[in-house]
Parts: sequence; structure tokens; C-alpha cells
Amino acid sequence: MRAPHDGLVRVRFAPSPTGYLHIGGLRTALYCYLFARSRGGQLVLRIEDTDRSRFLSDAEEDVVASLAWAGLSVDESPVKAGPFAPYRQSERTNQYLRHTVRLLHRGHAYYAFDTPEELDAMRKDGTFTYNAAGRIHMTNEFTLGSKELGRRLTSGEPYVVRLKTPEDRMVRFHDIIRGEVSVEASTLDDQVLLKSDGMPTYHLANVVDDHLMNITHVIRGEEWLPSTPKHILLYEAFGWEPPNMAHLPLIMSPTGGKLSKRNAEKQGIPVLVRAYRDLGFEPEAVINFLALLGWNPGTEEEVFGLADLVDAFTLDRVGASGAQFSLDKLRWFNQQHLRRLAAEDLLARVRSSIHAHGITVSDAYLMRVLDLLRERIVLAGSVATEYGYFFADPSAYDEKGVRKRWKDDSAGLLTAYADRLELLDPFDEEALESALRTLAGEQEVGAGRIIHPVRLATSGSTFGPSLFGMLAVLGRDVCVRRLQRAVQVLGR
RNA sequence: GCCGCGUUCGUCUAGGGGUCUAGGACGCCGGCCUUUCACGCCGGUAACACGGGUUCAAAUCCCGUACGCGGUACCA
Repeated sequence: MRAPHDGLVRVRFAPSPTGYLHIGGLRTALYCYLFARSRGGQLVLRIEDTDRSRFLSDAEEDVVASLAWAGLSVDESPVKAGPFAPYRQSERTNQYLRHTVRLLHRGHAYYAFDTPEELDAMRKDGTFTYNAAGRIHMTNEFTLGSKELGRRLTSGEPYVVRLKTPEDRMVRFHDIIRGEVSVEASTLDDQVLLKSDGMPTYHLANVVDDHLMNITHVIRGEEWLPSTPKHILLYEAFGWEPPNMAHLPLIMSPTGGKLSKRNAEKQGIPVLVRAYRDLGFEPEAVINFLALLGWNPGTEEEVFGLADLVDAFTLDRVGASGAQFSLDKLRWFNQQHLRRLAAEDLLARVRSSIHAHGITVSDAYLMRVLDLLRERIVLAGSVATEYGYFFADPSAYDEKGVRKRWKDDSAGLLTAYADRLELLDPFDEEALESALRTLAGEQEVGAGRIIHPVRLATSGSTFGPSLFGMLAVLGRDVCVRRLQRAVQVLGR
């Protein structure tokens, strides 16, 4: 089955605005993007807002913002317009109506009047399927008679339109990732196409729009695989050539199972794209991680920028089995990407997260801090949280550290060191170190006897970057003040 | 229940009949470096779900079983 539009590849990402963009949704969008771009094709963002009861008004905005944050550009979207506008399904209802009528005329669809309650009751015993065998027991075009049908239709009684599933045949299609997939038509439901509120279901809207928008490749999550045969039937009913299909494996939680919001957050894994942004993750790292979750380049290369991914990506290297999300690995990718940033870019990234924490510092100072921290930060957002002592005096001293490092002679040694710092010139790394070592020599103690308490006093912590580099950045006044304060607080 | 899709180290994966005593990465463990914690470097742990075929030969092909996941809505 070849798509009709030779040459130009057109892919669509079609989220439903029922919530903010999920990390799994971003992965689908990414694969759509990578495939489209790697083939010199186009990417369309289409909003599938046909469920009015679950509609969330700012979800679309979040999708657009999240894609932009991730660096995934689209060629056509509700906010960008294009030759196939509108791109919100709620604004295309006339199309769905028109096509439903077409199906009705051709005998591929029919009117049905069963209420949700009646349907529930039928399904209670578990064996009911609304198909060729089941529909003769229901209230519809086939069981009502033309007079009653006409009456109900003209009197405005609520109805749905269902697809008339063929009785006994195999429905087959080729999936780029899974190969040939086939299912017996009798196991399929007479899918509702048009709901009683006049809106189309996903199935109808999706098929109609993909066709009308010249989509050549449908790339979506595996959860759609079971309903694809119904879509194939719809394409046939319309007399259209189906697009190429590719069903992506699902992202699973670290304990297996769907990476649902509840499931994931219980394990400390954010699911919303905006949460990764707020936590200070690098968009390229998130993208890199997501790309390798289900796809691999066939080489041992792992760190990719978006452009590299576009160059390397092919759909035939996408795996078929679900992959568990791993925060550890994401953090590793984040660190890799952080390191590749030019100094100014790193500064900009950290500056924005620092501002978000209400801290103000000069770029010059922050740059010096970053020189010290560059190799150790995993997350831009962690500079403000884990290395807060560069911006404010420590509010507490690590308890375990105090027990281990604060000795009887600490107060005396620190006081002596503080005195020397007052006079130190120049106040730089080298001078700081030699002053400390000189003091240690005079007092006949190991340098560590001073180094550790000094770190504790100036940072509140037992670990961190090179001590003397840190003191130099902090500056004379801050160092002296913190040393004296620690002597006061920790005493002896 | 029924339908569909999957199954290589704990995790992401390479491999697609002989080159597999199964490779890489994350994690974990050890060592080196070091004032600390990281980084870096060196080393280690650890996998072909099971059972039948096919074949001279199977992680690779076929069938079955088990397990996992998805679907089974007037949700997408």
C-alpha cells in the first residue's frame, strides 16, 4: 500500500488537548519530527479536540510551548496556519458531517439509537460485540424499519452513526515497525463515527483529516494499533489509499506498565514536559534521551544534538518493544549536553534558573562560579539549590560533617586562618592555599585539619569544588565573615 | 474473557543462521587521581523467557507455552 502523494513526506502530530503535553507525547512528536525532517518533509500539528467533556482550555498552548522548548518546529499548526487550515478538529465539523453522509449513502455506515445505558447493559455479560452479529439485537437502521427511522430522525431524537463492519474477512495492513498485521473483521466493533452531540469520534476525524491533509505517514503510539484495522476499513469505505503506518512502542514506567501520571509521579518521575523545563533539564538532553528510548543509530554513538538525530534517524531502526523510562540515564544525558555548552550559553541557562529562585548575581560573578562548577553540575537548575552557598551564607552546617570534621582545635585554627585572610594579598587561589599550608605547618597539624573545617564553615557542606578556588570566588569579606560565624556557632 | 503486539545484562540497546567464550551505554561494585564530593582514567558484576522443531550449525527461522504490555467507550 503506497501513499498517493509520491515525493513529499507529510507527517502529523495530533495530540488531544485534554491535558498538558506528556513526556510520551513529546517522544511521539519527536519521532514524527525526525522522520519528517530526515526525509525533507513537512510536519503538521493538528489539535484533536473532539471530546468536549475532557477539553482543557490551555492545553493547546502548552503543547505549542512544549514543542518550541524542545526545539521541534512544525510547518503547519493552529497558530501558524497553512494550506490545510483549520488545524483544530472542532473547527472542521462540516467536513466530518459531509463525509459521514457520504458513508451513509454508500451503505458503509448507519444510524443507531441505543442509549449508553442500553449499551452498558448489553456489555455486562462480556460477550456482546456491536458488529454484524450484534447489531440485529439493537436499536438501529436495520431493526427499526424505514418509517420509524424517518420519524426518529425528523423528530430530532439523538442518534449516532456507526461504521458497518464487514462480516467475515481479514483486515490486513503493513506497519513499518511491526510488519504485517492482520485481524478478523468480526472481532471489530461497529465503531461510532459521529457522536450524538454532532462531533466525530477520533477514528472518523483522524482518517478524514489525514486524507484531506495529504498525510503520507501516520506515526503514533502503539495504543492505536488495535484500532488501525477500523481505520483501514474506513479508508476502504471512502475509496482512499491509506497512508503508511508506523506504531511506536510505548514508554513504560521503571516498574513496567504505562507511564501514566499517577504511576510515574509515585516513583518521582515527572511526566509533564513543562516539569522537565521547570526542573532545569536541557531540552536537547531530554530529546536525546527520548530518541534513544526505542531507536538506536546502529553505531555506538550516544550523544546527539537534534540536528545529528535528524541526520541519523530512520524508522527501520525503531524497535518494537516498550522501553522503561530511566531518570538516571536522562540525568547522564543532561550532564553530557551541559558540558557541550559554550561558557556563555551555560551562563545563560543557569542564570535563568537562578533568577527563578529569586537570586540576583552579576554575570561576572556567576561566570566565576560556573568555571568552578562546570564539570560537576548535572542539572542547570541545581546550581541554585545545591550550591546555594555561592549566593548566600550557609544557614546550617551539615550535621554529620560537623561530627566528623569539627575538632577541638577547629575554632582556634579557623580564627587564625581568618586573621591571615584579612591581610592576604593577592586574595587568590594560590595565596589562599599557601597561607593555609603555612599555618598548618606552624601549628604542626595536617592541612586537612584546617581544610575540612574551613569548607564546612564557608559552605555548610562537606563536599564541593576545589576549596581554594571556592574561597577565592567567595571573596575576602565573605570568607572572613563565614569563618568567624562558624567559630561562634560551632564553638570550642 | 476476547483481540492484537512484544520478550538479549537491573535498565536502554547491538546483533537477524557459523566471526557470540554475546558488544556498547546507564546504574552498581572495586582501584587510581584527590583536602572533600564529583569529573576523568582503569577494572569488575550481569542477559539470549521456557519447551519443541527446521538445520551440519539457532540469540538469530518456525510452532507452542509462559510472562509483559496495549486494546476491547457516543475518550483520545
